[in-house]
Amino acid sequence: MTNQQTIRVRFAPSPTGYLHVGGLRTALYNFLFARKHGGTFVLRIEDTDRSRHVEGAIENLTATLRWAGLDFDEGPGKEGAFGPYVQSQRLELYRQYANELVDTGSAYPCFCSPEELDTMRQAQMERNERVRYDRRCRSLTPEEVDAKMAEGTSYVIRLKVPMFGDVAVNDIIRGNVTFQLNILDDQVLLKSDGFPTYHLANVVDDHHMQITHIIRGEEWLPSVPKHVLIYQALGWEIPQYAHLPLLLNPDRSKLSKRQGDVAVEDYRARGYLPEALVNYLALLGWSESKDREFYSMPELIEAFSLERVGKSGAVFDLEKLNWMNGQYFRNLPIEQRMELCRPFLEPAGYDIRDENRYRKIIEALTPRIQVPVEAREKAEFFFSKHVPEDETADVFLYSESGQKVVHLLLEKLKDIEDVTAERFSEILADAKSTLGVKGKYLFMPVRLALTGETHGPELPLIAEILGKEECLKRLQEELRA
RNA sequence: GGCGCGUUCGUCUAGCGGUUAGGACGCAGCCCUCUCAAGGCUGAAACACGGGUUCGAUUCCCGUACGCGCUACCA
Repeated sequence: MTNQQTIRVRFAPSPTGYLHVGGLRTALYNFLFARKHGGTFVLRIEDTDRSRHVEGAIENLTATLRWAGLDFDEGPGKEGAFGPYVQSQRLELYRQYANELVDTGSAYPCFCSPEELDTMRQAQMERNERVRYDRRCRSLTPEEVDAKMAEGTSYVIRLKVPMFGDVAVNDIIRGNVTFQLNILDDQVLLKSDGFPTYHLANVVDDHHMQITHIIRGEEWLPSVPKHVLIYQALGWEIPQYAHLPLLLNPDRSKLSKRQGDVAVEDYRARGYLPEALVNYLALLGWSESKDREFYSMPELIEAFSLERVGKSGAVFDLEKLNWMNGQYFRNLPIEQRMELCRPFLEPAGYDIRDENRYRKIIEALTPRIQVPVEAREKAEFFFSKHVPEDETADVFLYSESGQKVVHLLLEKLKDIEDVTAERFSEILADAKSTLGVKGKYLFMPVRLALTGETHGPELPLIAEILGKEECLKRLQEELRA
């Protein structure tokens, strides 16, 4: 780890159409590691599965990474010395190495059809044997191979995995891990459609892009021996590995859709702050030894180290993310809070054209908003009133004392030209002394009449925002008999 | 099934042989308060189990259990 060469890391997602929060964390750790050590952060698109091609996925991915503040140094749209950075544009390179591996005896063509393989697996299962490729094509003679080729039989290229021995790597996070080779299948390296599999493309690119540290999810740990074998067969240096603990669903299975939102854009769409998401994600699996919760990106870069990444999976806790987002939200200047909530209020048909009034609404709502999307329902009563129907209304609003309060307020409000929070407080104080009603018997009828709700921001604030006319109208509506 | 990885409060974690096992989210209570939040304070809540090693194990070693991941011409 203390070598002189420049550190180069990469985030290598497959373009599925959206960025997974687990992916974002992997990208983040790569990014932090690169920035911390003055290295280079590469984005590489692993689109070797033609059947999974998603239109616009790359643009979406880069846009989301940019939103999160993870700018890559090299990648699609930002060509460096090692491009292209999209694997489907590097097919020739993989083919070349697949052939080299065949030529040097480290790999071999396999002509088994999917149907054939399926039959083989069925038979193995019936005999209760381990399901694996039986290597029937491994012992084909050159003549047999030539004959098949001449026939035009489609084929794949498989890695010739040694029958015995083992492979050991020293993972930065997990320490020494050893794998027995005899249980390994002869991996397909090049598919019959000429595309490489993940294993080949990944190794070839990591080498060609001079990646020094492979920081990726733990789900890749079992493929390490396959990759090491390819590095060795090609005579290449093996990079450092760091396998990150998985992000988990509340039931501790690997974080997935169906158990909540996993697409970063889902969070973005709800108004989550990238700083909060990044801060939260950074702490899922990594921590400085201190009791510290809040980190800006520069602070993360300063504090981050792979050695302090944990080993066990971390449950993605939405509650804590929400709390953290609320913390960030409240610390924002009012203008930013207004901008963040705007996209949720305008579509709801709320009239927030009066900037001054809108500002007051957001100020009043801020303490009870964790995520901007919540602003819509929290602000609703400012724009339309629910009829208070529950028993609370009967007790406080439609009771004799409640009606008296409403009456008095109506009278008092008529006399003033403008409702300010201050004026309204005075009026309430007046009502308290003239009627001898206090506490919730004073406030609740007003709150219910004004908002239709039993809870919300401070009443004087609400009254000021509603304005005189609206206050009068809403109070009037609640007058009975 | 095989292989691999993992295991401190419900959750995220600190701890790197001797601690009242600390912090955060959440939860409960109290304060504030018309209410709901926010904020402040307080509290309940954890070392998976069994063997070693050691004067002494949450910490080191070995098992067991449990969990998760991988086991495709997907990544």
